[in-house]
Amino acid sequence: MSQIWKGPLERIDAFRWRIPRFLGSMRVEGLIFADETLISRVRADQALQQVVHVAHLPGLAGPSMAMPDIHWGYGFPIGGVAAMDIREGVVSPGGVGYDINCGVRLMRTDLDEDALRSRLKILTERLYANIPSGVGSSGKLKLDSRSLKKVLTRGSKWAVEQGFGCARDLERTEDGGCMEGADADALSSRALERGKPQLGTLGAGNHFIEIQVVDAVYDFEAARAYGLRQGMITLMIHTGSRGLGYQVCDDHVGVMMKAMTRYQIEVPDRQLACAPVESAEGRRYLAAMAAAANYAWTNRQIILHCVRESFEQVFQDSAERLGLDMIYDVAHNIAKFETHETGNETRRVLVHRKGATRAFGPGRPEIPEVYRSIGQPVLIPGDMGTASYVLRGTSAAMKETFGSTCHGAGRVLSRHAAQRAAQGRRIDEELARKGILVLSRSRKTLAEEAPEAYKDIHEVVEIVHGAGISKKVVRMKPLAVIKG
DNA sequence: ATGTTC
Repeated sequence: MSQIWKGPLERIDAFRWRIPRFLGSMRVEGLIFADETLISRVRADQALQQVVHVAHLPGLAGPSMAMPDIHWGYGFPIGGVAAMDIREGVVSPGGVGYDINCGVRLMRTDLDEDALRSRLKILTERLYANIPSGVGSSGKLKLDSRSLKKVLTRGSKWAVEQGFGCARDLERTEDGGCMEGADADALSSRALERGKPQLGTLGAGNHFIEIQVVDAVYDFEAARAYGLRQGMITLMIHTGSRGLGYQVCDDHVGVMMKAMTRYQIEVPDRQLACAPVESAEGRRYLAAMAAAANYAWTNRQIILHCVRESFEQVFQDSAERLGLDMIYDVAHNIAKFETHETGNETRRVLVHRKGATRAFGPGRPEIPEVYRSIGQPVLIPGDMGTASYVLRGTSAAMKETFGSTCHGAGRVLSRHAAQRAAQGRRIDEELARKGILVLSRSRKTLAEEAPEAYKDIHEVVEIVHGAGISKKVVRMKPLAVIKG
């Protein structure tokens, strides 16, 4: 199955590699962010072939890019960035992924490790009890069609109107937790039905809630601006749009596979199914994608509300007094219309980020005002046994990657290979010996998510930091993890 | 990632 990349791959510098247009059918070149150590891992994956596939799409406004956490995905690689010209380019559901607006939310607290230690176990158990997780999990909310449509068009604003959070949470969410252009009518009845019972649920796979402590500060000015300091307890939520987003992707991949013939688009892999950005099919997918994105932001907002309730129950104090405040929330599976400078012209492009995080540099109006002079907070979760990072967006990223960086550690073992490697082992006990408490609904999920299934997050972050497409601010180490 | 193969 696994194919080692045998095509051309040229080293540009310590952190950059180029796949030139060695095939006449490639419209642009490939640009991969990696160092000597990481590129050998990347070569052993089909992901570089996928970078070349993406380079065949019409209307690319820049190279087919891959971040250091790149690995094989559906059609497009995970860790891939593709910016499309709006008039000549295409939109592809595979360039966003099945979990539309999978993303990460980071919270701060006023607690330090000492204040938490004696209650860590009971707090983790409380979070586990209060927040449904696992495959097919359903939540306490069972939305009717009317409420669901409001969620899809208003996103996190709906959650705040319902009392699940405050205006400050919205300010600190990418796009304010509400993407424009969402249309609930662009969703199939099946997608809508799958969405009704799942709001406020974590899901499975790599989704998690993690209690962490800041164990390193690299940029004191940025850390202060973000409200982070050494020794602070933080909490991270990683989840997406659940069955609704999956269904939206599946439905529209089907539609576009048929439409491609009509638009005379030829692609080297059927999984790159796409349609012109301004076509009926393209617009309809983007309207459905925005709705699913809004569902995902609402999902993370509701989970945050449940987190606050859990802290209140355990500490017998208000979430406000415990300092449970949003740092930021990022989407890392999404396509967005953005304005970028390419060469010496200003262009409107549709940036596909699939397992890639927006990393806008200082001054961009999309960044919350409190962070604008520093750059956007970039949230990078690692595997559950190692660490996570906060970085900041840079102007270098604006010039080179359409304001994008990596999204996590990235797999080195397939889910199946990870399960094989974990045969007969207790991953939770192995993590407990490292001082990390893990609660999970499923032994299988734990095996798939074992630390060895992922690249070293430190290495991945050093590459994006070294390349300058985002800069390290703080590092957090895990204390307790809830998995699906 | 996913009512993990309508």
